[in-house]
Amino acid sequence: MTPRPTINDVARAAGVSKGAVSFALNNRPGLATETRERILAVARELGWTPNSRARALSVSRSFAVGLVMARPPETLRADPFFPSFIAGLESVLSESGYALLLQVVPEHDHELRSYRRLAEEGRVDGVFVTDLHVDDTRPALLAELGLPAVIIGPALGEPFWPAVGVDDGPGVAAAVEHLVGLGHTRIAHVSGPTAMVHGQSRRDAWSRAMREAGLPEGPFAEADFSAEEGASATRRLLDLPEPPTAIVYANDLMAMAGLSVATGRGVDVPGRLSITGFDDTELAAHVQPGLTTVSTNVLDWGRAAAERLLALVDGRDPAPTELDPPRLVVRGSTGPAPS
Amino acid sequence: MTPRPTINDVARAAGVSKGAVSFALNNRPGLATETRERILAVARELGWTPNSRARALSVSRSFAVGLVMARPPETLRADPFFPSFIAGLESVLSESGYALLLQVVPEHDHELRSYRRLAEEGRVDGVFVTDLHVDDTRPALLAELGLPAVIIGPALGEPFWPAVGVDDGPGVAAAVEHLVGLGHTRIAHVSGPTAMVHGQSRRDAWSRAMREAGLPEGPFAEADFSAEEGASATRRLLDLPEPPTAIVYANDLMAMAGLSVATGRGVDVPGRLSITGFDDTELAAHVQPGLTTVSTNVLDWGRAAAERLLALVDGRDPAPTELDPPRLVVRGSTGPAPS
DNA sequence: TTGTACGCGTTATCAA
DNA sequence: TTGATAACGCGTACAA
Repeated sequence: MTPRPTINDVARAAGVSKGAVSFALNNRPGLATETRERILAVARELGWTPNSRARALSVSRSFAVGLVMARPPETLRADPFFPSFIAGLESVLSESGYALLLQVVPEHDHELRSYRRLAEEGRVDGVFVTDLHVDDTRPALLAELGLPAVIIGPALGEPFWPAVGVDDGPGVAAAVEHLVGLGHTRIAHVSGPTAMVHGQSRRDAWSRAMREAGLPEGPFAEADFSAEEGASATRRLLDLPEPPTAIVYANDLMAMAGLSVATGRGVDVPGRLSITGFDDTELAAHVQPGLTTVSTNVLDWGRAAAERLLALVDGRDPAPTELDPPRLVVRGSTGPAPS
Repeated sequence: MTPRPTINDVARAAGVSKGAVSFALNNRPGLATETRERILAVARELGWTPNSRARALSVSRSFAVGLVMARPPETLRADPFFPSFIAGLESVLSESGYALLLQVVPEHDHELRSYRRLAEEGRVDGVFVTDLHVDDTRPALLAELGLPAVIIGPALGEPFWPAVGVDDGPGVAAAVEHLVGLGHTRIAHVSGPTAMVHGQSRRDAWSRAMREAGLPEGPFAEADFSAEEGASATRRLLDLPEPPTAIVYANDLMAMAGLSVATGRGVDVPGRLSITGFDDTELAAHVQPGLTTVSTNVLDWGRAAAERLLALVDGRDPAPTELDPPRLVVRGSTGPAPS
């Protein structure tokens, strides 16, 4: 609990000025090598570390970036995305001496206020924007606030706004093609909220893939990524006069709930119904039968997003980011169409 | 993108001194009501907001608290705890103008460095400590650093170190009692790592509950909370010459993986094997059969932890926190012992 | 290399 | 009682 030494203490102990110490610590030219080394030695000896508060004030930067998650806690709970994504962000941020500031707010309205406050108080140098809605007002707000931002997810609309994300499309398409290859023709889709970009984009990819396979679109049910709605959507689909022989779900959670609904009704999977998910959550490999799903490298995604934002904040050109395309992982939940 | 007005701008516009403005904004006595109101009106008109960097430097506080999660990304991914917990923390922190600073590190060693750095750079005013190990060195380090800290989880050993957590014991005990009531006598346990406090405490609770029911302890398998190890532990238990008729798992993820292993082998649940989990994850209600599990109010837990830490940071007496005890949720995965 | 102003809000001191 | 003045926190940047 001894007070940490300041740059002034180092200067006094080394018999030089504050300015000289600052130069030495930041490796800037204009100091005799000998002086520089003496200063560094003294600093080390005293155990000096920079005070981020003072630094932040003097350079008008906070060395922190923000992530606001606007979801009700219930849907946040089961989401496999954020923990991995945050781990990816962190791996880059901590290397660069940046901190990640997290906010969780229950709804969109709060989210706008959160961003505004983060910006006005100067708490962060930039932010990540997730769960983009179609017609989302955040990009406009952030532009107005002049806060650097990176959108997480497939960019819709504004092409010049920096977005980092893997395109869901090929993943969903691969699932559909896999099912078509197994002889399925009535392939349904259970989507996330189509008011959200990644809900809509997966739905679009399903439509397109069906069209390209020369098939009619097949039954569709909108849900909200939750197990609850995944289950009820599945019930609706199975109750149809002519039920689908395969269902492509927009995430694993809904797919696993759907799998249980089918099993519970005595509908054999994959004998009478094939099922695919999206995310490749840990449990997907361990349900019975194993869930065929789409795997994305969320950790890399986080890394790329962090690099992009730091580049933006520093006014650097970002290194071009190459993200692995989504990959279909085939397991036991898909099989030949029933004849 | 106009530069935000400073307190000096407000002072100039109101025709008073910087100090007077500060007094007005912080509602401190020593100003004529009329002057105060004039200053506040001007501040509002200019759209002044405090600059958190300057504030932090001048009061030697960062108005941020830290949470370091030391887990490999894979196990973080499926954890239902953190998202809810963080939502709970945030609900309190944001009210008080505190920010949550998040770090994710791959292992314990990094974690110590993280805490040291957060403290030395003055980035945070306090921290939460999670995933406590038995013989954890972090409490000592944090005490040495003089950084206020709240331990998340049942307090082991040091009784005076502030810890906030629901006691797992009664939840696990309730599960065992429920099974005993159904006539089970060979009740196994699949634990988390017993090197971790919440792995050990759930295991202890199981032992104790068996003893109190007058039963021998039953087979035990240590795992790591992951689906993978939950599945393999289950296989080991089912392969025993005299397999258990019920298994109490330390979390839902392992329980659901175990459920699938049993189903896959044609072992009827709950006909021949009863299964219980811990966490009441969203999917637990939607697997087939529904998982009997223990529910804890993680959101409240987060709230309580945040209140405790803020009290500690401010030197206030914390409001006594009353957390809901864990609650057993009975679903279809438990039934009468086979005769 | 040194000295010093600067960033911006807080707080102690002191004069009216 | 009211309010001005100045010192403070600490690292950075620029003129001398």
